[in-house]
Amino acid sequence: MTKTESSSESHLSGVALWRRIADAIRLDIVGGKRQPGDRLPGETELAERFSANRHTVRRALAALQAEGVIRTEQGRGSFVDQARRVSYRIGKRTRFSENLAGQAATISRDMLSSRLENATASVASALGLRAGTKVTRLETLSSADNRPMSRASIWLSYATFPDFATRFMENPSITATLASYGIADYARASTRISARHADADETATLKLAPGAILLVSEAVDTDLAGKPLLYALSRFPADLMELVV
Amino acid sequence: MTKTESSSESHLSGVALWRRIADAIRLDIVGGKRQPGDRLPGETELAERFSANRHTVRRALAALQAEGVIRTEQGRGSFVDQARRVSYRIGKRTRFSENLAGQAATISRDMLSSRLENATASVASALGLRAGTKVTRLETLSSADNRPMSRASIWLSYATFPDFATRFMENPSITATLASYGIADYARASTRISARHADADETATLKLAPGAILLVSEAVDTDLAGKPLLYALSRFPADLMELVV
DNA sequence: TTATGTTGTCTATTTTATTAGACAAGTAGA
DNA sequence: TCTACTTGTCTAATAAAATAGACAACATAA
Repeated sequence: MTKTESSSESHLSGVALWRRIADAIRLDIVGGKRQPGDRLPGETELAERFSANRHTVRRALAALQAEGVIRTEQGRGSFVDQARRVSYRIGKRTRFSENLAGQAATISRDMLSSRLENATASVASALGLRAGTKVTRLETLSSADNRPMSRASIWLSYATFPDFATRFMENPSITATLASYGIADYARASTRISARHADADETATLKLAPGAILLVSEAVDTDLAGKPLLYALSRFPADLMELVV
Repeated sequence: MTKTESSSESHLSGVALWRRIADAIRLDIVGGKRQPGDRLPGETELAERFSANRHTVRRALAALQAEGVIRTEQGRGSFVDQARRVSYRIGKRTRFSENLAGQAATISRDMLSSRLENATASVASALGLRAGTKVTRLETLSSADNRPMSRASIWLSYATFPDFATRFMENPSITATLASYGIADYARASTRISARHADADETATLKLAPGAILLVSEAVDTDLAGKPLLYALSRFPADLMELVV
């Protein structure tokens, strides 16, 4: 409900009007301006506010309902279902499960797949290896209260951590698996944060609406001596999470 | 060039196919996969790769050319113009001008406007004030090499910093203006990072293509004793910048 | 010059997005 | 029950996105 844009400029945007309306309403909800249980303005009023037809507003509301952000009841109105964004803390010691403790009842991390591959230039430079070195690549999906919250790709040197994937599969925790190699502690060396639209695969695994925005974090964790242990590329739905430094 | 999406699902997305194609190509460029000067594949090949019509690809390329990301020459092809993203470092000591030094030749910060207003709940809690307290609000635009890179809204307690706006206008540097009040040094207490689409105003002042994605940083700077000095809400074009923690 | 591959431009058609209006069906309070 | 307001559903018309095909204009190398 933050912006009102005339439909005459829609052809410049490449983003459908109903989606811009849905984005604006969702922004107020995940930003905390509207609390769960609150009733949204009526469809006619929203149509006026966005200078759009009521049918266009209805399409936006239908999309938000499909996302689980609101719930619409005939004769009564639309009501906010989803709470505001949860925070993911980034610091020297960044641990996924510790991080969301207190903000969700159940937290889980699943391994989607793993494979052995040759390090690309970016992976090699992050891990301090030569390009082409054998590395283990893990694909994981993390959830809070059964809602997918993070899709990560993780690379580790195969020579340093042989068999990492099978150990991780038994107990899908990075901290625990590293401990099994004698790494008692590790620290976050650097984090690069960017944002972009989700692709088809990410839309599916994270159960997002097409066109959703992701926060992308590229991080390197090192041992206490500063030697790179792993390189992680994590994608967070921007509507569900914010990163706190 | 990362994803290939069938056009049959476009009606679910709310984002036009030509814009999804433009986003994919731009992502490869700002991500460093394509260097300035590189030639893109021909329109016919791109059309095949994205399962789209050549006219649709042409519209995507036209949009990228209007953004200044590529340049198209008849009979020759399309060539990458823009370099990869620049990095904005976030840490205990975060200073805009120091941060981009070395990545751009000229760096400037302009004040767009200032006004006195009553603190909203979120501003008040960030600055440790009571809601409704008088605060100065600055709207600034920062550029590197004459390219707008950051649009920020900054709030400070009016009682603590009377006249801040006029002092800032004379020398538009936060560090320098705080120094004029006897604040020799200050530190970043917290930063919250999220992402969303740009609204109409941001699209205009940051000279972005409609529908562009912004990285949003909400930060509180404090004096060395930990007392909040200012609250800043900065928006960075996600295609031009990445945040490094 | 010629052959080939590239981008530029035109017309036409189909599909989707958006608008417009009318009325049914549900809710809540007087 | 009655009234006023809400969401749900239908038909229809217009605007924009996307596809399809043909050919012109330009660049490059043989």
